[in-house]
Amino acid sequence: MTQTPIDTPTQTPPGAEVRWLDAEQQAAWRALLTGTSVLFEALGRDLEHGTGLSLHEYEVLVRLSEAPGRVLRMSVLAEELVHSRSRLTHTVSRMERDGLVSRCSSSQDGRGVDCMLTDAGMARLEEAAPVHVASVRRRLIGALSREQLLDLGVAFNQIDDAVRAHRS
Amino acid sequence: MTQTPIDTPTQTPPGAEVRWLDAEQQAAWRALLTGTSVLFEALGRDLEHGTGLSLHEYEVLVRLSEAPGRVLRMSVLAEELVHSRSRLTHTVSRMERDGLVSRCSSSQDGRGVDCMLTDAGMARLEEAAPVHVASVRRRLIGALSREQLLDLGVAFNQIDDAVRAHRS
DNA sequence: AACGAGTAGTTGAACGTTGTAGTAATGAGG
DNA sequence: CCTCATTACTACAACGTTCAACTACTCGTT
Repeated sequence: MTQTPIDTPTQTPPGAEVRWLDAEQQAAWRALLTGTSVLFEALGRDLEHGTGLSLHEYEVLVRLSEAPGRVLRMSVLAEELVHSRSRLTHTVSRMERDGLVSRCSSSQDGRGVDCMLTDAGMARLEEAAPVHVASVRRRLIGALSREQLLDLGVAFNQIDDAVRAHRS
Repeated sequence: MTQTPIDTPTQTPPGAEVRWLDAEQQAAWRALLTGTSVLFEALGRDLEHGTGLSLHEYEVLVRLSEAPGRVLRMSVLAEELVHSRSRLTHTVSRMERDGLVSRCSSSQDGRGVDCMLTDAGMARLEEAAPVHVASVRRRLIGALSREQLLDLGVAFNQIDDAVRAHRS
């Protein structure tokens, strides 16, 4: 059923022949690709249906709730969430319109903007958290042994480090 | 720095107290969340810059190239890629406009539509594959031991199964 | 053979994201 | 103290995705 799609690799820059993935590597990579899609789709749907928040909005609330004074610079927030600045601006604008966060220009650095969690935002987070935690337990944690979960954490930290190192 | 954001969980439906995640589970889940964002962002950018294809478009090409006759029903393709039907329709419409695939209504079932990889699409895939494989090697495979990678594949297959089982 | 229920795919509008510019504030060098 | 480079964020437009109809076909009943 699965025939090799490509057996004559085209040339890459100078003389660098590409080593293809073997069957096991292929399968693992494919499982990661599909598994993450299925997982995040399910988590997003659970949260959306249960609380009206998207995963991204929820993450914004979480990060702010953990910050001292419940305040973070927009750029720091963008960095933590791995979002573009532009994307974060839009997301935060919507959340500000809904009263979950508020913005004011930073006192330290006139260029910066501070984003603060409002009481309403905190209340919304407290309401959403049990729904989300239950969802994560059911979809992710329940599917793995404790060791598998922790190994998975280690692996993704390594991946994260590798990717960031490769473009500094 | 990281204070507990929520210590008084609100009530969930009937008497079901939520068990919170312990610190290790939290850390693992957070690593997964951030790691996948960083990884897919990097893979997407590598591919986009190197070939002008998005990861999604690339996956469409791959699945078609592996199918017998390089043809798949739209619904099968949507299922494999974990995309909504509507999303796939839009994506395929753009790809058809660019000459990478073609569509014709299925001879078996008048409701169905077959999507076929064109020669141009196959050529485009052969051109993109080495770029993508190199990227996956660099970002993902190079960051892990072989065993870690295979374990990761196993874990995501379990997650996939669990999620799908929970909504059949 | 005609109905209704169900399935397959498309459409269009609303929404969210990305990329490209643009504005504003800081800070180093002349 | 003025410029130029840098950093921080926002605005706008192009693009992609989602959601809710809508069309078209199939299949099991009656």
